[in-house]
Amino acid sequence: MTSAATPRRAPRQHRAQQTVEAILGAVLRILRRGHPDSLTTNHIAEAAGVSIGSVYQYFPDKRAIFSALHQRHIDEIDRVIGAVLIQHATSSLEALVRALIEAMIEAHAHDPALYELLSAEVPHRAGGTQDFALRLHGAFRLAIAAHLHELAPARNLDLTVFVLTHMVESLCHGAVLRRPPGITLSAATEEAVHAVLAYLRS
Amino acid sequence: MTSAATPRRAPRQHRAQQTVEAILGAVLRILRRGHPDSLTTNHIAEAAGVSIGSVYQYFPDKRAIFSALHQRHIDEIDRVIGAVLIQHATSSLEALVRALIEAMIEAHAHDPALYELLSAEVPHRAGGTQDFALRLHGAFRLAIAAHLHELAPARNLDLTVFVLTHMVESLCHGAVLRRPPGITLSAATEEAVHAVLAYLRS
Amino acid sequence: MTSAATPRRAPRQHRAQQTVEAILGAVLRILRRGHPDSLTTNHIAEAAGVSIGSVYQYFPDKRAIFSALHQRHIDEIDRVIGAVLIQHATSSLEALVRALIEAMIEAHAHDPALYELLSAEVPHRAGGTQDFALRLHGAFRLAIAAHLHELAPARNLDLTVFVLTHMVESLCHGAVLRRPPGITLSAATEEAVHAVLAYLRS
Amino acid sequence: MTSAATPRRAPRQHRAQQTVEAILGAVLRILRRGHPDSLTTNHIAEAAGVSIGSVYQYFPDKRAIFSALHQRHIDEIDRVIGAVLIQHATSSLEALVRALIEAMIEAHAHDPALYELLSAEVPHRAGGTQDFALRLHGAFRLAIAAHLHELAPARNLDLTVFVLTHMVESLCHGAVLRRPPGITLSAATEEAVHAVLAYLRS
DNA sequence: CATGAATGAGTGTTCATTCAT
DNA sequence: AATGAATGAACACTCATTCAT
Repeated sequence: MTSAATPRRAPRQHRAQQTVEAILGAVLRILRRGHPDSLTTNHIAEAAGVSIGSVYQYFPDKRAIFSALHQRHIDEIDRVIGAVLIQHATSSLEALVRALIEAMIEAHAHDPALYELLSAEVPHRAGGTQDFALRLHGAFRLAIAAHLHELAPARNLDLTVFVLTHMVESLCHGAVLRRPPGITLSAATEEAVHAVLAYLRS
Repeated sequence: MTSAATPRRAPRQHRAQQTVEAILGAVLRILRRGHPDSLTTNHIAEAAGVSIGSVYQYFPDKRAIFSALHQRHIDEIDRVIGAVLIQHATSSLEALVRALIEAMIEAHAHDPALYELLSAEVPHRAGGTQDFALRLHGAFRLAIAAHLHELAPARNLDLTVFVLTHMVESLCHGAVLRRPPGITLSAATEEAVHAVLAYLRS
Repeated sequence: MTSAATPRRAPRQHRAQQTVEAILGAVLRILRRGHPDSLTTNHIAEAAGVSIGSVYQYFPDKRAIFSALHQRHIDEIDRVIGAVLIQHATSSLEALVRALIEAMIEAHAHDPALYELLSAEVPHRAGGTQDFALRLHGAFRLAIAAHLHELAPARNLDLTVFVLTHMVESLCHGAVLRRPPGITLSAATEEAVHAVLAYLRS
Repeated sequence: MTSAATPRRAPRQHRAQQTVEAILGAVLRILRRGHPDSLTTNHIAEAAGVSIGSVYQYFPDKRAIFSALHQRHIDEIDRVIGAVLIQHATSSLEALVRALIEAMIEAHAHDPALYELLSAEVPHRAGGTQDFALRLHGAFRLAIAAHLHELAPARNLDLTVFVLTHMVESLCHGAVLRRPPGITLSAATEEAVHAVLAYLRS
């Protein structure tokens, strides 16, 4: 079922790993150039300097390529959030929230349009990759658990994480991709921190 | 200019208007059935009980069909928000925010998946339809202007509207489309209202 | 069989005649503008300021429109040649040949590209219109019959007319349409006269 | 520049060359059968025993197929004329002219209707293939240069070649394609030679 | 393992033609 | 007679995928 998301053959040798990298790199390059219409398997292979046959050696079908990229993105976010949680284990709630949001924004600043295009190309039907917001759920739950005493009592934790997740994701994406002229990135960041804290403390 | 989004030929007669309706209705029906792969022009025509030629009599190409639906969606949101603003001209900030969020959620509950699929099908390149979030900007600016005295002073209005817009859009979409099991729609709604008010009053 | 070439309904009334004129005129206008790809029946109707239904009132199908134009062209050539023959009934062979060639060239100079495009659009399959060269046959036969005494004796008349026809047609078309830079129209005309006379007198 | 006329991808391997041959051969076969309406890309592929995808592997679009055939035709004529010129370097003018015309006629006798249909299908807009008559220009200029002393003095060479080109092309085509009943091919050939010589010697 | 020629189902779109109004 | 909305067979072309080499 989830075979569509896993490589047909584990790239054990170094050359094989290089090929997979070349393919994923080619997709990123094409997306960055803003030519999403040339995201055909044959063009990806060409841009990767690899034959179309080799692409199918490592990916069972086209979607698997995007799934792999999607998974990488999620893994990176996971890693980033994990690092922040560890680093701010004893910080104040405010410092933690600020660090989280800044980390998220930085993670998306690399390839601004990548995630948007990926989520269009990797529909929710894709079994292998979970929805991004859901993925954040666990991490955020952990994050606020350590600061429960700073939150209003009698909160529904699931509900809080639900709202939190959506706020962070939306505000970080918005800050990077849809920031109106006249608003600096740091101002947007600060306001996002402000909004999240206001909610948590309310 | 926006030719891709405007009908090739204005439907003047009643029969023509019926045909356009049938086509747009067919797209909605197919999306609701969850068969986005059968969104081919020929299948749309068939589902509309109309010949493929008639589709191209009113839409210059496939994307124009989705653009028209997108525009309708935006227009409806505009209308809904406008109605709320008028109806709550003298209400409290809380009543206004609650009404806005409830209206937005209800507007999206009709065709839950429609808007998500539309935004995938109608890329940002489409000149005719503006970004949804941007569209909300003006309405929200108006909405909070009437309650400035309830807000913390010395606020940057643009920044506030930026955050507000993303919060409302994200939370409403999330409440309708990504609500985890165990959270009711009304609970999510209430929490969204809560979060927005907490931010505005902070 | 030849129904394709004859109007479905004889245009008896004045308005009908006007409609037919408008249609044929529209085709010429489109061809002159060099947009042969927009020679669709619907576009022709639009350019003629007439509904597509009216086009089919007077022409059984698309080809019939071009056939009518072709026929007009042939009729004009016939008329022109006839006039020359009468006018030069007693002239010298040289004067006759020069007049013929000049008349042919002038007849084609009106709409240089028209005839070429017509012969592409009205394939030889079209039953209603005879091949152009064949049509000249009779006229030319008549023309040289009056000057047989100036020709070398024992000529095969059919053979002579065959060569003559092709020479005149080809040289006149070439003079108008394919004349290389550096050759004036009058020089080409004169040389064509020269070549034809050389052949006839040989 | 001439991309429309050049294969999308150079056929390097033997199998590829075979495919190209099969496609061009299929077009000839369909034309010979007199079914120009079945000259659809899909039918060509089928007649070539090749998939439609393979057609587009070697030709960027439909016109390119005809352009390739046109170019082949032109190349063959070039080759034939070149051979005649070499073979008759020291012959008399009459022998040269006769050889040229016979060669041209024989070259067109292979596929009588081919060239006519090609020139209809390959419009003059096609950048890759030059006008046929123009192509003959150089060859003919060379041909008569060697016999200038047999020609009347003070001739304009360009003018002569212009007339010559049109005479030869028109008479050869006419002899093959439009010869009236009652005139044999050899008679038409002889008369063409006669006419050309009469012109050149005049 | 890698290659890339070959596949062919399926797509968006056109346009000559019809016919209810 | 005139209209123009509707028709739908047919077309050129794409691209994910396979497999012989």
